Amino acid sequence: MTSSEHPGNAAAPTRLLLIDGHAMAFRAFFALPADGFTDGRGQSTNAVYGFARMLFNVVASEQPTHVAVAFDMAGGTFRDRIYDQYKAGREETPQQFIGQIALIQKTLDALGVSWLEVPDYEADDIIASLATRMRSRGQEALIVSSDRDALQLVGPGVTLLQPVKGVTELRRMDPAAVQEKYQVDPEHYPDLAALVGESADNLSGVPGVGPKTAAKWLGKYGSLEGLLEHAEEITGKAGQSLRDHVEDVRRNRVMNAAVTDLELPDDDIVFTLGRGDRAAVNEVFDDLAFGPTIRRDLPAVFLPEGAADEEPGAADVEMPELVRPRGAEIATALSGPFSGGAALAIDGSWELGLGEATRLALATATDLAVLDLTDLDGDAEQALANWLSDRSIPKTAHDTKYAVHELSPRGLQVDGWRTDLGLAEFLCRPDQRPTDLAGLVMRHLQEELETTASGSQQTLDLDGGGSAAADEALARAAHAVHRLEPLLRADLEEHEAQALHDDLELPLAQVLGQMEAVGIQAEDSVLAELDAEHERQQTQVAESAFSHIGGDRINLGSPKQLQEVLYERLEMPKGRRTKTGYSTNAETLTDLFEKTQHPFLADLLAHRDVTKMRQIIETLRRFIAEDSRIHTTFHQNIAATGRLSSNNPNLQNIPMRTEEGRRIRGAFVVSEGYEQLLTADYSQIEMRIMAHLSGDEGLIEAFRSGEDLHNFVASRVFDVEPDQVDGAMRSKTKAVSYGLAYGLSAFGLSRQLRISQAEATALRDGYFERFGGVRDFLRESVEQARKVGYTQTILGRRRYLPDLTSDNRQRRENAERVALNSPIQGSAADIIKLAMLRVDADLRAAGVASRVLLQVHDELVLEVAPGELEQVRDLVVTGMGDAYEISVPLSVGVGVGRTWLEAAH
DNA sequence: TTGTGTACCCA
DNA sequence: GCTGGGTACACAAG
Repeated sequence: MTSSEHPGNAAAPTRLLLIDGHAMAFRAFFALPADGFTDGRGQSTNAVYGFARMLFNVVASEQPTHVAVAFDMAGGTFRDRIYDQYKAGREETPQQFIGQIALIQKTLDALGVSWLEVPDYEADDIIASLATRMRSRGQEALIVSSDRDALQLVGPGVTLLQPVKGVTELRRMDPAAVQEKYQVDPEHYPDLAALVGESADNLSGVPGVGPKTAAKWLGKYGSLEGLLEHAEEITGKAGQSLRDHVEDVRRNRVMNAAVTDLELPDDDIVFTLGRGDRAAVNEVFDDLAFGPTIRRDLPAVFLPEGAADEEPGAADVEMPELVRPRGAEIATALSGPFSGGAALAIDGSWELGLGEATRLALATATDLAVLDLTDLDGDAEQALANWLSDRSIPKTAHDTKYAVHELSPRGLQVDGWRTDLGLAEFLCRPDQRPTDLAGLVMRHLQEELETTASGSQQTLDLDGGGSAAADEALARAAHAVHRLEPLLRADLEEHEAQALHDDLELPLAQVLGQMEAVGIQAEDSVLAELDAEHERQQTQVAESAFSHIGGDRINLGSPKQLQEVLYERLEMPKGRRTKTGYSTNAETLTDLFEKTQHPFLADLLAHRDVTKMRQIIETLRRFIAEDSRIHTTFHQNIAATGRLSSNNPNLQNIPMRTEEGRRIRGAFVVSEGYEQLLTADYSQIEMRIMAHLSGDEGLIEAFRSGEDLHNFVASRVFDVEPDQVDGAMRSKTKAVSYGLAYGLSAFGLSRQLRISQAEATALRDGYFERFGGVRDFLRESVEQARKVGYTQTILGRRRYLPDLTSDNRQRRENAERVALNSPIQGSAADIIKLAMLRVDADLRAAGVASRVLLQVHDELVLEVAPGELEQVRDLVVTGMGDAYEISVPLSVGVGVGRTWLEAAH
């Protein structure tokens, strides 16, 4: 079979895109500001614009051959006659929305897209009828609708694209996805909806019954009918509630059943794409005052064949024929077409767990194959293992760490990675949110969208059903990766980031993958014990708090209720303002306590602390896996400075500052077969980088002298002997030192130190007087960044800051602070990344069993095997200390212990 | 349900 | 209102 589908080609399989016009227009209206989009004559056009964007995106990425848009008609439907309260209670149509439906229809006319409305019926019924027709013919339908009633239509060949955010981000709902999300098959979704109710339609369900209960019942009795027949058997409150509301449920089920037999025009003639008229489109867009971007993004398929050629860059790229080799064919394919390298895409998703991917797609310029990982015979498996581990065969993926996670548990090791598209994109545009494959395609293959990956979320969230459609989507993803690779390589070159990609980030991704897979052992019993302690405290302190405000049991976690108590009932002086009222944060509460001595405040603060601790403990416990370990995920493409981030759970923010919080670290323990946890951290790495980059002699001397940094700096700033420096002097200069790297302001400093702004200014000026090199460096580096448009780290990692030349003072000053901080924070990130590569390589070379578990920005946590402590300690200290040479020594501290707490130093 | 704001944990 | 992150909760939207 072939997967190169040419829209407009009569021989191509038919794929009908069905759009709920009203629902999507309404969503677009709320997604975009009505005041920001007008035609210049007072008519808002935001819904039209958003709708057009959505349409273009979907057509580009889903490649339908036919399109139809369904609208609701004014004047009500048959449903209103069944239930007079149907859709009652909806707010009036916003003034600025009025008229935009007509404009959308005008736009559709120019695009040659058919739109339909049927008196007495809803758009949903039109869509249901057309989708049913397609399904009965064995053809495909794609539905774009925010109405959940459309879920019942999902089935073989019928997929629902639900808007997740705005109108451009769509979630792909196929039968498996519906089942997973709602725990019922699509066919029975209306049963579930009838039980739960639908507030948007003013259909109330069974009180006390949510989707979970409803799904449980339906699972047990098969269907709503089955359930109602056995309604008497259901025990408990929910059962009684069901019996009390049977009539509502029956009514809901009648109302939410889609009509599937409307008489509608035949698609082949009426819904074909390619009947648009560019001149007409331009005229309509002129009228709407749309800019050039959206015109450029108009997919060529809307226009008659040939018309596209007049547009620049409208290349027509054919996808190679898709094959699904099995058994011996796999060995042949891998030693043949793919022996020179390939792009790779893999199914699966984060929720599924690692190693549960079932298919692997490979693409070259001329070949495309999907392999079933669950159906490999011995020879095929060996051939695949050899191919993947052959480092002379270059491989590309959108997310190599993820691919490794899926393949490695199946015993498939990968070597020979050449490009990681996600990392490459990040190095070129670090301030962009991480781009999924579809996003990359949109950015890089604008005019060649025939080859997009469809519906991929961040981790290629393709359905794992093994259907032909899933294979095709996966194949398209691999093909897109292949097409994108040279574009991203060119991008890397343009941003001078090849070395960062090839020698730093890409190798690091493999190290991080291992760290994630290993995880760190966490002792649930320790956490449970801590939690129980905190629970007692929490209750006690809450009771005490309530007693001080007259016994009113307010929600202590609600800022709104706290404001009412503190500022209205108790009439305490109002402090800092927030967007929504007056602040109740710890700083404000502490101030208030000093002023009023009100015991409620002390209890409240204590309650906050203990509640926070319980939250952290509870989150960690939730993430302990079957192997008693916590496997965080490290991200390389989130923090714009180049730092890593960690989530699910975040192990980079485990409490440290207070004794009580630190106890949580006692739950992270060394695992069996290992002897100790070892922590190694850089001391004051950011200030050392500051010394290096600024070349300030005083600061360099401070580090070379080996004296305590803040003591040394304070003695200079306050002009006293080092042994005369008191605690206040030290903490003040320490705050300035740290503030420097953050883009110090007198205001920020004054708040941090709780001193006047005048005093803060004097302090900063005094500091700069003694460390003029630092002042000059900071000033010059901002100017340099303004000139070239970006900042740079010691390894040449760039961060583009267009706001440095903004007319908006707020934006500009913010960009200036970022410009001060990024080279410093980013260089520190570069250095520890180098250290991680080196430590990992050295551990391997030494043939030891010890391993790196975590990175916390300036710290590494390792697990040390018996008898390896001395060797590993030396190796780590050297690896970190010599990771990169700067003009002052990089000092590394080490601690060892059975737990993370004991390993602190 | 979903996004937003607030608060607070880390380096 | 001094940098970079992540998570949880309350609350208000749709």
